[in-house]
Amino acid sequence: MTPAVPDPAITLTPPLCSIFRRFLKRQGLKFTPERAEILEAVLRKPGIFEAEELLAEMRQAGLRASKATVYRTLKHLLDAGIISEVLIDSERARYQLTFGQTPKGRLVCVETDQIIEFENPALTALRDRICKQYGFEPLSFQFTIYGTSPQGRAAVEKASKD
Amino acid sequence: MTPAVPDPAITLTPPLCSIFRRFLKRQGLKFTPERAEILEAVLRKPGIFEAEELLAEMRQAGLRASKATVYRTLKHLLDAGIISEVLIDSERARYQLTFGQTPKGRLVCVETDQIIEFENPALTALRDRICKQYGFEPLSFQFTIYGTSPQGRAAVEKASKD
DNA sequence: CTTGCTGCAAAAGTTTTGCACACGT
DNA sequence: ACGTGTGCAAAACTTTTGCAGCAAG
Repeated sequence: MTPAVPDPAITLTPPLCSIFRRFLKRQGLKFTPERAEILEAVLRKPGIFEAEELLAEMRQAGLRASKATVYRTLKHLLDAGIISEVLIDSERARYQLTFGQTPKGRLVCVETDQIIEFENPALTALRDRICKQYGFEPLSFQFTIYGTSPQGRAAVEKASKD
Repeated sequence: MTPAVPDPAITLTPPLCSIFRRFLKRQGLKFTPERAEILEAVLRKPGIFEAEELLAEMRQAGLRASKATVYRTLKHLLDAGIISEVLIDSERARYQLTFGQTPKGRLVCVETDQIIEFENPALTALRDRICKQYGFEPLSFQFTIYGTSPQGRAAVEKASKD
């Protein structure tokens, strides 16, 4: 049977919408329909996304927020700590919903462009150890390994048989 | 007295100029005066640098390589494994001489923009452990912690006394 | 002579900005 | 009315590309 006790992880973390509202109020900014739409669009994205991609999907969904508003709102969401930049290469900006998530490391296959995300306690432990050593107060981190996946190596091998 | 035996680390690692020459030849490309100039300019940079910055310094030194050639050559140096991209944010591309260097992690102070680089054996150990777990063959990695340094926190505190 | 290289200027792509008008309090 | 937000188009920036002439094997 379903327990009547709500999941504490849900009750203790107010929905992101409230988080964003509160952040905006604190900054003297307004929670407008456009900003709500953009946050919803972000919440619908499962993983890593780009600004233009988000905009395109919103357009397809019939949402009317302009490009400028999307870019401006992504900055606010970043400031609010709801999303984070994902630095894979310097081609363009990428983002990801990270509020309340366990920080993740990434493996990027340079052959297939596949991105694997992983959680590993040793990662945050190492971060904390290094921060302590330098008197740093950590806010976020990026750990990305570039290399070849088994599939990537297989693809290369196959291609070299030409 | 000075031993007659040369340092193996030096004899075994040919100068970067030869490395680059060899790389170019292997690719059917030429080692031109422009490419040599650009490599020299890179070798003169102690740390992290940007393409336009490199170009500006070359111009000041009276070197005539064009913007297009600088950008094109940076790509070759990247392919040759002589320099690496440094991903700090998505504002622009940054590079760093990394050939033969121990891989480094970075601490970025979000208040002062100071960048501290550190070496830590646990970092590569963790990388190897994770790669093994996923069957990845590692080529490079980025480990960057964002937070506040003691100086950054002091600066914030001082600024809030207004 | 064929292949690659350079410089220039133009193009492309992403992100930001100026401005006029609109909205909520 | 005031301060903030929005859309649009233009601007700003970084990076790439097309092309004509040049250099080297």
